[in-house]
This record gives sequence, C-alpha cells and structure tokens, in this order.
Amino acid sequence: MTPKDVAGALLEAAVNLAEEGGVGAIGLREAARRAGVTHGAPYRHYPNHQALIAAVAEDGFRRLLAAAVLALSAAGPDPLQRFSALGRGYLHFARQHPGHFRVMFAAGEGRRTEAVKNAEAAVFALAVNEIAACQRVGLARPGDPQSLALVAWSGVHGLAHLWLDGLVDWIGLGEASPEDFVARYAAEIFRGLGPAASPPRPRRRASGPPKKRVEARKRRR
Amino acid sequence: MTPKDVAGALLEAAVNLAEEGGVGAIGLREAARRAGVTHGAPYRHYPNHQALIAAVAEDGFRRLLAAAVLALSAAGPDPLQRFSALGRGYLHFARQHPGHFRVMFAAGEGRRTEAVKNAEAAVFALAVNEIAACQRVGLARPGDPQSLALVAWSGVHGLAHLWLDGLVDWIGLGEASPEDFVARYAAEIFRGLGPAASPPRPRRRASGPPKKRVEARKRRR
DNA sequence: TGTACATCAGTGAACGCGCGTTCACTGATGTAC
DNA sequence: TGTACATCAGTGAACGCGCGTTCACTGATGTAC
Repeated sequence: MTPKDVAGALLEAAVNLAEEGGVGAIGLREAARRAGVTHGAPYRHYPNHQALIAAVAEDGFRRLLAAAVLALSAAGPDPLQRFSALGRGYLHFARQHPGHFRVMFAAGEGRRTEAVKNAEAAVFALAVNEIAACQRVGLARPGDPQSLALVAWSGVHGLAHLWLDGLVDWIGLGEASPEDFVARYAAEIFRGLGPAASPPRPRRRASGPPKKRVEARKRRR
Repeated sequence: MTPKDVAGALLEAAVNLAEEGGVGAIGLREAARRAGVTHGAPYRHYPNHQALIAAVAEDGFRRLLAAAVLALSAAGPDPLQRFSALGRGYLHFARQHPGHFRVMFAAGEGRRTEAVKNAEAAVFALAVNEIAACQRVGLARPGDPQSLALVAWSGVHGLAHLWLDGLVDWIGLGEASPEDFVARYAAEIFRGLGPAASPPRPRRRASGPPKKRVEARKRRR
C-alpha cells in the first residue's frame, strides 16, 4: 500500500460496507471515517456519492473479468473443463467478493457505466466462446451459443445469489466443502435436469485445420 | 378495498417503493405519505421500520406460494409440464412483483422470520415433489431430488435476477414476448447444456398402484 | 543553496434535509345502562 | 331513545441523528528562478 492511497482506501471501505449491509449501506461519510480521513476528503477523489458506488461496480467487473481470464488460462485445453472452470470461477468470485457482487448487480440507473457494460460484455463473450468450443466437439447441444450462455449464466448467477443470501445453507446442502460444492453444482447446472445424455460422439469440424484431440473427458457420475 | 385499510395501503406503498429503489427505499414516512396518512399512523400497524419490510417479504412469499400452487393445479398430470409450470410461475412472479421479489431475497438479519422460512420451505418442497415425480417416470435423471431442485431453483432464480436487472435485454435475447421467453428458458434450464438426451424410457414404479399414463410428452425441438 | 510561488489533498465548520421514533392530543365509534 | 364512558386509529409537534454537499482554510509538496 502506498503511504497515502485515499481513493483506494475509500473504495475498499465502500466494498466492506456493501458486504455488511448492501448497496444502501455505502455512505460517503462512513467510508471516509473508515479510510481515516474527514468527510470532505472523498470529494477530492469522487465527484459524489453515486460515483463511489459506480467505482465499486466497475472495480468488481474488472476483477471478475481478470478472474475469468485467469481461470481459463489455468484450465487446459478440454472444452468442458474450460467451461466448467468459468462457472466455478464465477461462483468463487461471488463468494470471495460478496460486497462487489451485490453492488455489481444492484438495480440502479447511474450504475451501468460504459466501463461496466464493456467488462460485462467481455465476460459474457468469454462464456459464449467456450460454449461454442464445447458445441464444436459435441460436448454441448447445438443451438445459439448466446442462448446457452444465458442458461449457464442464470444457473451460476442464481446459485451465487442463493448462496450469498444463506439459502443454500438453509436447504441443508452445504455440508460439503465450498470447493466441492461449487465444482459439483457447476457440473450439475451444465447437465440440467433431464435424463442422462447418450454418450456424446465428438464430430470433427468439416473445415479448418484438424482440431487437437480432446483428452480426459471424464464426466462426473 | 375497505374504506380504511391503512395497514394494507402502507404495505402496498412499501412494495412500490421497493420496486422503484430497492429495499433501502422503503421508508416509514414515505410509505405513510403515499398511503395518505401522517407519519405517526404506521406505528398503529407496524411496531417499527423493520417490521414493515418484513411484512413485505412475508406477503411476497405468501403470494409466491399461492401462485405456485395455482400453477400446479392448472398444469394437468404430465410431470414435465407440471415442473415446467412451476418454473414459469416463478419467473412470472418475479416479473409481476419485482418489489416483493427484491425484498424477499435482500440480505438482512431481521428479515428471515418464521413465516418467511415456512413459506420458502413450502415452495421448495413443491419443487422437490415435482422433480421426484419426473424421476419416477424417467423424465428427470436420478439423484437426490433436493439437489436437483436446487439446480432448477438456481436457474430460474438467476434468470429472474438478470431479467429484473435489465441484463437479459442487454444481451439482446429479449426479442420474443415475455411469455415465450419464459416458457423457452424454463425448458432450457431444465435441459441444461449437455448433448441431446437419449429418448427417455418411462419406467413403471415397482410398488404402489399403477400410475396414470403420461400423455403429450412432446419435448421442444 | 535559497527564496517565492502555485498546486492541491485534506480539514472542519456549516447548510438543509429526510429519517425513525415518541408523545400528548383529538375525535370518531361502539358499548353499557 | 338517550346519555356516559372506554377504546383506539390517526394527528402533528418535537426530538436527535446521520446523511450529502459546500466552502473558506491550512499546510505540505514541487517547481521556477
């Protein structure tokens, strides 16, 4: 930490406030208090209250995008593994940054800045890409990849919300370690509820250079 | 409306406030203003601020449960249709009662009253039941029905949130009518993303009276 | 090396505001006789 | 039918509080000469 990073300290305080009491709990005065400055100081770094909240949302999407990229780069070549890593990354992010997460998706007009929309689009594009890759080798059913991405996003997004709100614990399914839980449900959401699928037969693409062979396609149970 | 249902008018005002600005926008004074009474009047009906918010959450869960029961009773005997009706009902509820929905799932300690937990459990039990029915005739894959119910809940819950936050429109998938959209995605979430399932072969239960024959099992596309 | 000056982050007093909550009150309604 | 009384929902003044925002200020830092 630089000796005086007041802007950063304010941001961090705002995140903590959101974690404790939701977006509504983010206050300029309280954030200043926690950052160790007086209530006038924030105006040197953020033009107003809304701007601080928007900064939290932007920071959140920036971090989410970085986490998604990192998860993909660590995931290896298997399309299913890659897509699953994205889902697990999303849930992990929500758990690790509940303050950010809540602010990112809290309703509000002034919150959807350009920066936010761009980061959102980038994360979504990542998911669409990976879905398309799964489709190419027959690991995902055919159809508009954007539509399928929305289905997947709904699943992890909803699970993240239910988890953050304590409803997963309440159902009594939180017995396993968070990592196991996340890995398992990421797979479950992918599979859906329908009857067990017939073993997928990877179809080689008609055009382009032959794809690298897919390895280690062990489907859980 | 009874000539003077102040309690109800306050509740309705609180719902509208939540719709406009989230849980944080619910205020005793503003609700009183909208209900056409002075700011002291609410204390005749709700002991304090938190109680009014809790009343909104309770009312929401009561309505959701009623909607779920109604959807089921209108759905006919086909297990898949019944389960799908539940999902569509959930999304429809979220869309029709965004104020309630937000308050129901807003983080907060004092919000999880006994009444809320009971209604929640009842709705969840409905879903678990219908999943089990689908499993019995081979329309859902085997496994702990509670787990599968959580997968389904995550899907519709997440989609509801994304929709309410305007992110569905943003992706550009909201071109169809809301009803079509909901029906379609309820099915998509059920199916998951994996490869097309092999045609399910309904298995008759070993014990109990023979189940009524399942008709009209047309799977979409 | 030393002096004068501009810049600008942070200070603290002050503003007006809406909030939750309390409280003595008013006035309508229903019951007892 | 008429009178006395209890009940209680709603009133409006008052309280203390924390908020967002403004503003003249202080004091440290860096630059020009």
